[in-house]
Amino acid sequence: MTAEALPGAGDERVHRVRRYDPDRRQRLVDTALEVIAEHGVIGATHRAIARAADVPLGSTTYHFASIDELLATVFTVHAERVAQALEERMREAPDRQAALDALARHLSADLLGSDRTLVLAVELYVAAARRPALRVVTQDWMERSRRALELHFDPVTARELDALVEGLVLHQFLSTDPMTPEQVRHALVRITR
Amino acid sequence: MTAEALPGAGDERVHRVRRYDPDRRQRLVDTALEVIAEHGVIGATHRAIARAADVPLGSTTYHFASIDELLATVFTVHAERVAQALEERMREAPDRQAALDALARHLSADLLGSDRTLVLAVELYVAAARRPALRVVTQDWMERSRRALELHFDPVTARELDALVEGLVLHQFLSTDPMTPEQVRHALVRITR
DNA sequence: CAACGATGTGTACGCTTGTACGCATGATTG
DNA sequence: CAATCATGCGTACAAGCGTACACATCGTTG
Repeated sequence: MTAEALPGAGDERVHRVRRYDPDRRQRLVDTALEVIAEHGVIGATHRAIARAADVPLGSTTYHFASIDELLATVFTVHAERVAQALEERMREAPDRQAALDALARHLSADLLGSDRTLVLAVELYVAAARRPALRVVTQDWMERSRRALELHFDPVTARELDALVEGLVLHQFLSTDPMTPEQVRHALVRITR
Repeated sequence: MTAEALPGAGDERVHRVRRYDPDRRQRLVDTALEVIAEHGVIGATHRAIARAADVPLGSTTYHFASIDELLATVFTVHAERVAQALEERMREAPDRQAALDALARHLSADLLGSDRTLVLAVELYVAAARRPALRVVTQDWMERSRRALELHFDPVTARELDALVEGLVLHQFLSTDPMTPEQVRHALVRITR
């Protein structure tokens, strides 16, 4: 067959118009986080992300050499955001009591509030199990969280508190019958006293 | 070409000898758990499991109609085993104090002791996020755990304890610097008092 | 002891995936 | 203003996947 297209033929454009899109990379990161939240790391394929961000396949593979690099990048961004939120809350708290309140708020608002954040955290946990690059991300995140808590609590308490927070997140994630903010606060108070 | 094999030709056997293997299904379940522990749910393909169990591909697809059915089956078995271990420990504990010790042992031995169990738990968590069949498994598991703890603790404490255990498991899973059994016990005591 | 059905086995098919690659384009830079 | 190269874009390819299916075998059952 004569595959060559006739110049004047009325067939649809084969090449889309080239777009000027200076921060496409950043947009891809955010889109990837959306895709992971909705379909899991397993659903985060180059094609799915490209489709969601409305860019051609070649664009995702251009900006991220491999899927592993993509995951490392986007999870780093996510962890960074959550860690920063906690650090701010801890820095702003004048005393131990206020810190506890702020932590409870951090849990309810930043973590448990949106299913999105919740899912992303757990997806990161399991993805990190087998990808060294992601282990680094989770460890840095844990390190920063603990450090932030140590602004108001001794190291042992901070560590236990951090573990409890992790558990509450996971519990909320799995439970049909989520704990109320008061119940969450009650648990936090208990382990700090 | 004449694809028909000559009867007397010396070519190697196309069909392996048929094996009598009455509890192959059970063996497949255990093998699947091994594969998941090592390569994750993502690596738990029909082919990988068949290879690991040394059975042909057709055998896994015969015993498990789909991958989803397989996951539901094997995770149910796993959760059953861990839940039973906890229930036994709680039943055998004469009082609250002993129950705490038993819980600490459960954590150190059954959960944190083997990376295998640890990984399987987290894999289940994230897999359950998107598969209704697995949600049921995790919820039953949580339900049983809480029920077992309530043999010795009031419902509120049981719930908080359960969350803390979950968090300690996850923390251990991610941490390069795991908590000692004493530290674990310290955290447990703290939240129950 | 005969037939039947559960189980064992090999293979084919269509699909999606990651990745590589060639070419187009236009903002930047000298 | 010309050259360059980062970025945009489409496509091809091999590999691995789930699933379906036809046929072989033999313990079980009537």
